[in-house]
Amino acid sequence: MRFWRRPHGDSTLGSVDNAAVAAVFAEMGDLLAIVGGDTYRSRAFRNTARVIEGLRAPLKDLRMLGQLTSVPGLGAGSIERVHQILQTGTCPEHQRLLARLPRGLQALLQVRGLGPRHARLAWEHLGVTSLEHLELAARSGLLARVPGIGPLTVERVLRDLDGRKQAPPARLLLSEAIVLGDALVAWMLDDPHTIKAEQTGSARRRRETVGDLDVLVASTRPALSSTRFTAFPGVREVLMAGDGRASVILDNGVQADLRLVAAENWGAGQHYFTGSKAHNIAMRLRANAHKLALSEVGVWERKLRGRGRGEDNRQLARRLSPCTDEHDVFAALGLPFIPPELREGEGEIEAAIAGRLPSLVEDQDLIGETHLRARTASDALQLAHALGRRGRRWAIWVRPAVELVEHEARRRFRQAARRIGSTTGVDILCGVEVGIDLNGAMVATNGTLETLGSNVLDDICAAVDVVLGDVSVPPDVTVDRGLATARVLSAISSGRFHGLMRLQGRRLPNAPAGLDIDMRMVLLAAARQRVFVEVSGEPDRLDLDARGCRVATETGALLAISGRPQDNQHLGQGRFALWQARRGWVTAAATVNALPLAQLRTHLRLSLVGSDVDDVVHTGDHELGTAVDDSSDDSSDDGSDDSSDDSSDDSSDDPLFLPHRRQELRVRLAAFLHGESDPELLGVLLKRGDNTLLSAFAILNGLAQDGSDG
DNA sequence: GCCGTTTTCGGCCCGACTGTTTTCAGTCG
Ligand SMILES: Nc1nc2c(ncn2[C@H]2C[C@H](O)[C@@H](COP(=O)(O)OP(=O)(O)OP(=O)(O)O)O2)c(=O)[nH]1
Ligand SMILES: [Mg+2]
Ligand SMILES: [Mg+2]
Repeated sequence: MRFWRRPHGDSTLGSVDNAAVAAVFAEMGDLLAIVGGDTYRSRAFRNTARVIEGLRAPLKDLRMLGQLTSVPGLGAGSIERVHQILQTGTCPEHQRLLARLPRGLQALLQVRGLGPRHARLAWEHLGVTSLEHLELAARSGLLARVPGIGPLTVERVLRDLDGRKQAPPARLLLSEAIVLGDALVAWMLDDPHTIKAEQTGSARRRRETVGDLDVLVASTRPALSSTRFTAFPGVREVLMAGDGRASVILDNGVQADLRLVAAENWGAGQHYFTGSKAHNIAMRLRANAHKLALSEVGVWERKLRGRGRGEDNRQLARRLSPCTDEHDVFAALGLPFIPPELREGEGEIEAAIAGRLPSLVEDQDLIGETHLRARTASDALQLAHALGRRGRRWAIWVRPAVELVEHEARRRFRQAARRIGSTTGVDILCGVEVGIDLNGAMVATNGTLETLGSNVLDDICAAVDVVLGDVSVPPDVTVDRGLATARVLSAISSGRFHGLMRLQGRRLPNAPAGLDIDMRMVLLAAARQRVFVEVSGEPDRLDLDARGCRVATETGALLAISGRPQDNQHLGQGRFALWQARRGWVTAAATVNALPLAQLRTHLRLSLVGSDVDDVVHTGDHELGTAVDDSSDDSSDDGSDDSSDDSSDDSSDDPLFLPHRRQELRVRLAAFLHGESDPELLGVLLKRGDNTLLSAFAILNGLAQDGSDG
């Protein structure tokens, strides 16, 4: 389609993203575990990998802004290595380990039941360096003769290797995991010894994808419950089964774990099995700091500082609380209840200690549904009835622009909305979904290759209450971070959109990252322009994701928690959007859905404020074009002529633009774009026009072509 | 390697199951 043509050439500058840096730390952690020695050092590296994966900004940005030192879990050593890895993709420690051990050894750890010790033994005795080698060694009988590895271990290894040939390990959608978990829970409840049963693990934390099914059962007869579990009709293989826990593989290749607790330890069991692992460890550390010990059987007094292997807390001390209710776990540690969605080990315990836990948005806060996707008026009517029963008082019915080309179609749309509102008591606002081209301008999304004229678009926008911009681009169009950010900033400041959807354009479970974009910058701009951003409940999208939601809460951007039901069958998916928002620390006040209709209407007017639209769009396009062209041009320039383009700007003679202050300017622009106040810089930017964010962005992109990363 | 309203040194989560171990190490959730 014409409007997907890129305004500039491809820039394929390879860059080291957070995931790549985290992967190096994870590899170092794994290799250190195989080498043996200090296990804490290995664990520290793995923890650093986890911390980096959870960051909400690129390491590059954090480095430039000097914020790496304030990341908990990153010490001086890791920061040094982050610098090195960002520049070269590796670091001396990494190289030392690779010189000592073959790289393929890390892959052996993927095999279930085979850990660092066995990997090392297989390598030392048999020279095994890959999964293929491992399989040969196992089948030939050599592996079973390695001291410390026996025939049963080998059999298990082969079963796992066979299993991953049939179905490579994959994560489930949350929606799928809940369906499967419900079946398992029902199976366990249909047993006389089951007192309680519940799905826990990442599904209870509402992670967007789920690795396995974790079921907690309180039982009067644990051994019998364990047998019941392994007799579930979908079980292909029993990995282990005791009277405390059991693990199986189901026919679809998914693992299911059972944990059994006494009824009086239900709350402690819930807390343990809900995780996350990082949250559990952090909670247990806090317990220890208070001379307590926390586990899935309650909270205990702790007499000794350290604890030898095999020593049991219960023999060492007195139990304070069995934690029958999950609240007891937190109460025993002097903490308020932390909702499962927040338990990722990403600052929730610190927030709880400080009394700064957010009061998360709840279903009952949502008095409006921000995206109804009915294709017919009768579907919309049914939906409105159902939404009314769920306590919604208004809804936005969104239709694609192509369906509203004719004046008559728009009239019928509005008429149907009014009629549905008066019959159901749920007020219906009319919305249109439009596309956004690579310059950030509005276009019609149209599957039939016709582009709508701008006058038609204007007519459509004028006829509806809400204009929703679809940020996503076709899969075959590549958009780099700079362009992705620029076009969305431009769209936001155009004043033509009330809201944006599919900001990341991601698909679960295989493309969870979606488009690379400067989320903080975009959401800050959205907050200022009062453009809302949708969190979609479509189970394979959940776009904006939880991480983005948390950035939204930090920047003050308003979110629309959108179920996007097409008909009553899809009504339930709204909860997925709500859950992701909750995972992003979102409060009711940060959602469109909590606004009474009158306030919503006021808000909608505000997003178009300053809507001398032409003016804004023109400025935006101009700045953007410069920025984009600069950043994509051959960046091997020696820099001798790079500033000539900017010399016509009024502000370029400001002292800030002197060559020796380049790095300072870069840092200050980046900080400004991420929400820090800088009155002097603001003054300079204002000389260039009203849209200071776009100006700052354009200048920063111009500086970026110097090639250095700072 | 990271960290600090009891520590700047000396800790670092804790328990269940399995196999090869003759008393417990390895692996996992
Ligand atoms: N204390 C402690 N708890 C753990 C550890 N590993 C796992 N758990 C707890 C917390 C986890 O959420 C829970 C279930 O383990 P899983 O391996 O299934 O992880 P989880 O469900 O969180 O993620 P997943 O989607 O399955 O990858 O068990 C651990 O090393 N220590
Ligand atoms: Mg799990
Ligand atoms: Mg599990």
